[in-house]
Amino acid sequence: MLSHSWIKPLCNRGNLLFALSLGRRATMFHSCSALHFSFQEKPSISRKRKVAVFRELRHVNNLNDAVCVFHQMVRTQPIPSVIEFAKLFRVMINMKHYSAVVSYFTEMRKLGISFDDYILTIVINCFCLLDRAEHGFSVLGIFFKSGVQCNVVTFSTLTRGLFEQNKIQDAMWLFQKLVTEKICELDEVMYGTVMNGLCKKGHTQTALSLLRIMEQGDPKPNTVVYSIVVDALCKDKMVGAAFNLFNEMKRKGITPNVLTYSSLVDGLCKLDQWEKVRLLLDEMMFLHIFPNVHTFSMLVDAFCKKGMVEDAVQVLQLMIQRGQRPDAITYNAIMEGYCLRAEIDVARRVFDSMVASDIKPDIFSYNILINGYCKQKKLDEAMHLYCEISQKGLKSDIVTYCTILQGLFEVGRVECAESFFSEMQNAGHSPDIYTCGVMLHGYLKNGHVEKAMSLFHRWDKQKEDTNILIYNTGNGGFFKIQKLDKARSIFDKLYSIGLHPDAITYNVTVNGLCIESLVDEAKELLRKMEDNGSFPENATSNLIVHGLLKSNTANEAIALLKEIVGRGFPAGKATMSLLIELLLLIGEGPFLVNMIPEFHPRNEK
DNA sequence: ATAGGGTTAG
Repeated sequence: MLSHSWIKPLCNRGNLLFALSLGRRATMFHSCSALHFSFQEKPSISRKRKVAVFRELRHVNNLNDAVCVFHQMVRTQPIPSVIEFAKLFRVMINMKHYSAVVSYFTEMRKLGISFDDYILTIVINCFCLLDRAEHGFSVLGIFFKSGVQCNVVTFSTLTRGLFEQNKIQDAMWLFQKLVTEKICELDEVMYGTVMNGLCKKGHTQTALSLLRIMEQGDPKPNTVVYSIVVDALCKDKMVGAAFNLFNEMKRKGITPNVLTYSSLVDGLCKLDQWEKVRLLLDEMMFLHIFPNVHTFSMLVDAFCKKGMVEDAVQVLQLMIQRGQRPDAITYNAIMEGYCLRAEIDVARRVFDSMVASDIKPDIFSYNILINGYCKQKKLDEAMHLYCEISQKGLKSDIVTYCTILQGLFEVGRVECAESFFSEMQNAGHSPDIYTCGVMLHGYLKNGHVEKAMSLFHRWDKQKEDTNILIYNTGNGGFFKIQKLDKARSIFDKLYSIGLHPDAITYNVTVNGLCIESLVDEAKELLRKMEDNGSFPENATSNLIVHGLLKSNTANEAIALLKEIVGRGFPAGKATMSLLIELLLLIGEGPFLVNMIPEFHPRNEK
């Protein structure tokens, strides 16, 4: 029996419990009666008919066509098999008409058309794709009531939906139920779904524990399962651990594939370990596992982000030589690379060359270019591109709006930004954490402190979607209007809402306090920081030193600097030159000599 | 069931 003590037990899971209690009854039912499989009776259809329906499906291009086919099917006698309905639903899912699938399934049931586990799973998948995994449980109810046996795919679908809606505990609870109550045989896909969900929601270690559990039991982890964890470790920047697991799977004879290698390549690139990247690429090619468009795009992106666009272009040429066709994502990376170097015109030419080589720019392409123009304060160009989006049949997304909003605030066009903010909401995008951050900062930067603060309070009331950045910005605002108590209370509140102050929090607060000449309180904060295990950055120390200098306590400033440097904290150039200046000023030459080893480059940040 | 891209703070 597997041990799952790491899964937190749940309480108050109303509909889950309901469905699962039905589940127990249904399982018993199955074991004693096969009669309930009468639903499975397949109407006999001539080969000719089958072909006719299938052919029409190939020409279904919109919802209307699909609806016509559905009505045609239900009017046909004998009624086509459930497999034909499932095919139609698949087509509808590909067109993203998820709710239509749900309504037509309801229609089918009303008409008394039989259904099977396969089509019920399709319906569950539609609920999940609609972000309504909880409705998936009512479909489970249909299974149990009708006596159709669920299968493991049903449950992996449901589990995936729960993870995607961030209902991690529910997903784990369901998984645990499946394991302990043996509702169905779990396969690698089910384990893979759970592990992927855990990894994507930041629980890599839990996924790793599950991998270890799998190794003890059955089924054994396969390439996919290992690759999921390898990828997550890479994303967590634990590339060493990822390589250990990678070597372990190789030792056990589980062959890594191009995905496993690509994850590792990406992890190494992001940590600048280029020599290891080269070795790994050699290794995979030696094993005839060839880099594909994903692998190459990762390399292109990594070079671009480091400002090495020329190298990225070489990779691009290499991939074309090797017969891997770059796609929009590859070109977008190159465009971003040029934008980061403020070469927006070159980026624009890449965009045009993309169109010329028949690769359709997507919304990312537009967002990257728009951001490039905004950063150059070329708002007219940015707006022009924004208008082009809908002309090209694409849809602006929240990132598009957020980017332009920031651009407008940056050039001081506050009213434009406000009306654009409304435009965004009219287009059906509710502000997210990014837009909130941009609006807050934009208002503050342009002196609309009251507006910023009211926005902050409104956001602060809903606590689901928040982060430290919002509080840092809000904090800066409170200092700006000298609401020190508010600022202090924010600082104390952070932990209670599960946020941790970061370097910027301390800087904003220290800076605010020093401006108010509350240098002692700032120093106190520095101690608090240490207690919390965070080290002050150069900027933080500099702020306090400046604060002390402002309050004419040069000696105290020096004492503090001595302490900072003496304890091995990295003191940056600015701090050090300040210190040297001061020491010379008050004739502390000998101390300066002692300081020299500390002024070693290793202490630079 | 697994891999690549864009937006926020000092």
